[in-house]
Amino acid sequence: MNDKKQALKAKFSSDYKKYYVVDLFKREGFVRKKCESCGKHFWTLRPERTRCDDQPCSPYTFIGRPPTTRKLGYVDAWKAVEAFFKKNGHAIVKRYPVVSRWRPDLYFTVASIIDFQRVEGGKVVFSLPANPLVVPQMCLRFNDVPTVGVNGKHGTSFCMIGQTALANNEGYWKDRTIDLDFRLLTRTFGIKKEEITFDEDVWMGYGAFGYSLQYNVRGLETGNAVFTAFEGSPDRYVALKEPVVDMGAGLERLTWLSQGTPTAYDAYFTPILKRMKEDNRLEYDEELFNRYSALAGEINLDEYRNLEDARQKIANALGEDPSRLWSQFGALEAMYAIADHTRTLLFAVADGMLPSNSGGGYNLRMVFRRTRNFINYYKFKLQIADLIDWHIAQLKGMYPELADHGPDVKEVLGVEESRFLSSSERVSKIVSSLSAQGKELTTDDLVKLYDSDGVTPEQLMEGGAKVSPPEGFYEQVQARHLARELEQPKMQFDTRRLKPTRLWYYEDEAPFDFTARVVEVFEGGFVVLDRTCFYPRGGGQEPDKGTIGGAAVLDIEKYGDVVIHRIEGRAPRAGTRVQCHVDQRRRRRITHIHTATHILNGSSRQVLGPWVWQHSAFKEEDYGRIDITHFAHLTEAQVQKIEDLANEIVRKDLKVKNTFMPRQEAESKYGFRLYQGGVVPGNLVRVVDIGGWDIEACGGTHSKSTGEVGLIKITKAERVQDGVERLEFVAGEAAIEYIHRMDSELSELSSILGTQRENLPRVARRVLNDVEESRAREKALGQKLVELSSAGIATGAKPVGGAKLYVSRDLSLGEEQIIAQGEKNIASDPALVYIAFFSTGTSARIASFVGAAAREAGFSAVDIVRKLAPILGGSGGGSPTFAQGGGPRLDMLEQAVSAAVKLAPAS
RNA sequence: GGGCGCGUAGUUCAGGGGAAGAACGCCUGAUUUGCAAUCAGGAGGUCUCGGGUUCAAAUCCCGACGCGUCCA
Repeated sequence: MNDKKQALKAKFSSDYKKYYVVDLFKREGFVRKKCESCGKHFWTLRPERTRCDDQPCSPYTFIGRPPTTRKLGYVDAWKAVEAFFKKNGHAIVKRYPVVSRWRPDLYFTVASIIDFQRVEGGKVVFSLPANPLVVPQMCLRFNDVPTVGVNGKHGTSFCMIGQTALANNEGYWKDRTIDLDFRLLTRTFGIKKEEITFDEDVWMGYGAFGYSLQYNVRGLETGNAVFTAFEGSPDRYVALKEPVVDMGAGLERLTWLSQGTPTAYDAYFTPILKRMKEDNRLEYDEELFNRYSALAGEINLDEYRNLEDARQKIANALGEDPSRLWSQFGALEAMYAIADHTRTLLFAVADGMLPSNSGGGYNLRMVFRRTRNFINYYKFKLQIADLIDWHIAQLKGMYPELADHGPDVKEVLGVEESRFLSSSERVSKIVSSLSAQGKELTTDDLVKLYDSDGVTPEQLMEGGAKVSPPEGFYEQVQARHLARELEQPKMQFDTRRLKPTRLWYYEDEAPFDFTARVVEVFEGGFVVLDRTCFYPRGGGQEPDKGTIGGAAVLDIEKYGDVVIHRIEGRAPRAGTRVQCHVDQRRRRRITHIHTATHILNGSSRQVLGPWVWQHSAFKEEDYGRIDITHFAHLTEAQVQKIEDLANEIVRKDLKVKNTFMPRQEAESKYGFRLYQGGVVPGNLVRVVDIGGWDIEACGGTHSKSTGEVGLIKITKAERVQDGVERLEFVAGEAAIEYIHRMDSELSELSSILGTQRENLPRVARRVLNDVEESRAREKALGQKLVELSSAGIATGAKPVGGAKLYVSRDLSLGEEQIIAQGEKNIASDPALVYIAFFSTGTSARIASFVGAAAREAGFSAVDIVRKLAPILGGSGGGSPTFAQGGGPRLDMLEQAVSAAVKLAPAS
C-alpha cells in the first residue's frame, strides 16, 4: 500500500502543473519548493522556506501565540465555518451516524466522504444529497488509541468538516475549492496568507483515489483537499466521469489553532476539562507542560517503537528525567484520554452500537475499559454518566440530537460498567492466585494469560507475581492472531454480456406459472431466463422452489442484475422457451415468515430500547430467525412482551407498502434505520413500510397486510454472540403446525405419565421426587448389605501365605457396594485380600482390596488386577491397596475366578 | 468474523483415566471471648448437556449449550 502511494506521489509530482497548480497559486505568487528534510513538494508565499510545514519537519509555533485574529470555542468554530460555506452557496448537511451501516466493509464512519460513498458490486459510487455541501461529520478511528491524550492532538473521535462537491455545473473543482479554503482561513479565521503552505499529497480510498493539497499552518495540518479523479486501484484505473472534491478539515485542529493552547484537548474539551479539574485537584508545572506539549505533538507510534522511547526522547530534549515528567503529567494525560473516550462512546452508542467482544463493539469495550482503568489508577472522582451529560451539554448547539439519546447511552454504559467490574474482579483473582503460587511466569505464560483471560503483564507485576522480563510480548500476541485467509470462492459466472433479468416476482399479480426464454446456460445446470417469477436467495430469504421445463429448481442466486437458477439434471438449450412453475405454497409460507421478521424487529425495538437493530435474519418455509442487538439476555417476560406486541400488530392488519425510490430520497426520508438487514445494493432501494410501524430497505417478498401473517410464535431465544440475541419463531401456517406439534407432544407425555394434561407439572415433579427417594433408599440398603455380608467374608476367607483371601462373584452387586464392602473389610481385618467380580453392562469387572498386613505378606491389589484382567481380555490399574480392572470377555469369568482362588503372595 | 480459555457443592475454585475435594457459607452441638470468634460433628453433587473411545470418563475425543478473553 505504501509503495503504491509513493509511486503515485512520484507520478503526480512529476506532472505537477497538471495536477497541483491551481489559480490561487498563480494569482498570489505561491512558489513550489522541495522540503530539505522529507523531500515532499510544497507551495508557499515565502520563497525562503526550506522545509515543509508538517510534523516532524517543522515544530509547532502556534502554541501560546495563535496565528488567527479570533479565538474560537469548538461549537463557535463550527458556526463560523458553517456560516462561511452557507454564504458561498453550500448546503449544510446534518451529520451521518458514526456507525456506518451503509458500508458493509467498515464498522465506523472514518471520514466525511464515507457519508457519500456506496459500494455496489465491489465498486464505490458517490451519492451526494446536495452539491456542493458541507457536513460536520463526527468520525471514529481506533487505530492509534495509546497516543490519545499523550500527543496533544490525537483522538478516537473527531469532527471532520467535509466540504464535498461534484465537478459539474452545480459544483466545482480544484480552483474554487482552494480559493474557498484559502478564504476561510485568511478571512474567517484571520490567518495571514504567508502562514499557509500547501503540500502535494495523494490519497487512496476504497475503490477510488486522487491527488490532494494538504494545508498547514505553523506546523499544524489543518485540512486536506482531495481531488478524487480516478476509480479503481493505481494498477488499473479509469478517470471518474464526475470527479469528486473531498476536503476534510479537522474542527478540533481549527479550534486549537485559534486558541494556541498547549494541547488540542484544552481547546476543544474546555468545559469538560474544567469540570474534571474542579472535582479533582491536579498539580503540575504549567510552564514545563507547555514546553513538554510542544514536543509531545511529535509522538507518533508509526515512528517510535513504543511510548517509552518517545517519552525518553522528549525528556532528553527538555533535560528532564522521564519518570518525573510522567508522574507530573500522567494524570493530566489521563483526563484528556477520558474526555476523548467518553465522547466517542457517547456518539457510538447514541448511533446504535453496543460494546461487545467482537466486531466494532470491541473497540467500544476497549475504550470504555481504558477510561475506567484511568479513573481507578488516578483515583479520580468521576462518573462516566456525568461525563456523558457534560459532552451533551457542550455539543447541544451543534448536535442537538445527542440529548435524546442521553438516557439510553447511560443505560448501555451502566451495563458495560458492571461487566467491567466483574471482569476486573476475575483478573485480580487470577493475579493473586498466581502470585501466591510464586511460580515464575514465562513470556509464553504471559501471552496465554493475556490472550485468553485478559490479564496484562503490568497487572501481574503489580499483583506481585514473578514475571520474567517479557520479550517481544506484543509480537507474540500478534503472532497468535495471524489471520488465516479462508475464503471460499463463490461460484463465478461471466454475466457481463447478459441483459438484466426482468424481476417479474416484484410486479403485482406476478404469476406462479409462466413461460420464459432461456437466455444462457452455464455448465452444471445453471440457467438464465429473460424473465423470472422465482425469488432468488437474498436478504436472508431462502429462494423459491419449483420447476423449469419440468426439472426441479435446486437453488436461485442473483449475480448483479442477472438471476441464475440451478436445476436438477440437464439444462435446456439456450434460445428455447420453457414452462416454469413456482411452488406457491412454499412462497406463501416464506412470505409470511418474512413479514413476521419485520414485525418482530419493530416490536423488539419497542420493548427493549432504541439500540436494537437487526443483526441478521433468515427466513425459511417452516421457521424464521432474527438476530437483534441487545446488551443482555432476554428474560422470558421480555420475549413474551415482544411476541404479544407483534401479534397485536398482526391483529391490527396494517397495510404493507413496497415502494422503489432513489436511495438518496429514502435515506433522507427514513434515516439509516432503513438498513436493518445490511446494505441493499443499487441506486434504487425498495422500501418496505409496515403501516409506519417498521420501515426497512428490503428486497424480499411480503404479505399485503400484517393480518395475513395470522400468528407469530417465538420458539426460542438464545445468545449467539456478546450483544446479539437470536429469536427463532414461526408464523402463519408454520405457526399452526408448530402448535399442533406441541399439542401432540403434550398428549404423548400425558399418556406416558398416565395423567391429564393439567396435572402434568405436578405428576412430573412427583415422579422426579420418587426417583430421588429410591436412589437414597438404594444407597441405605447397600450400606446394610455391606454390614450383613461382612460376617460371611470374615468366616469365608481362606488363609494363604500369612494373609486371608476372599473371592466374591456376585454379579448382582453394584460397583458402589463392592467398593464400600472392600474398604470396610480391609479396615477391620488388615490381613484380608478381597477380590470381587461383578459386571457392568456387557463387560466383566474386578475390584481388589489388600489390607495392610496382607500387603506386608506380599499381596498387591494392583498386581492382582493386572494378573486377572487379561484373562477377561482387558486390563486395569490402581494402587497396592485398591485397584480395579476388567475386560469384555464375560464368558471367561469362571476361569478368572478360579485363577483368583489360586492366588499366592508374590515372592 | 477469527483465535484462545473456562463450565466440578449455595459461592469461589483445586483435581485432570482407576474411591468426588478445599475454603467460605449453611445446619447441629459445645465454648462465652471485642468487631469476618473458636472447637467438634453434619448436610449439600446429573462434575453443563448429548454422543464416542475404554474393562473403567468429571478427566481423553467430537458436537451442542452457557460464559470469558484477545485480535481484525
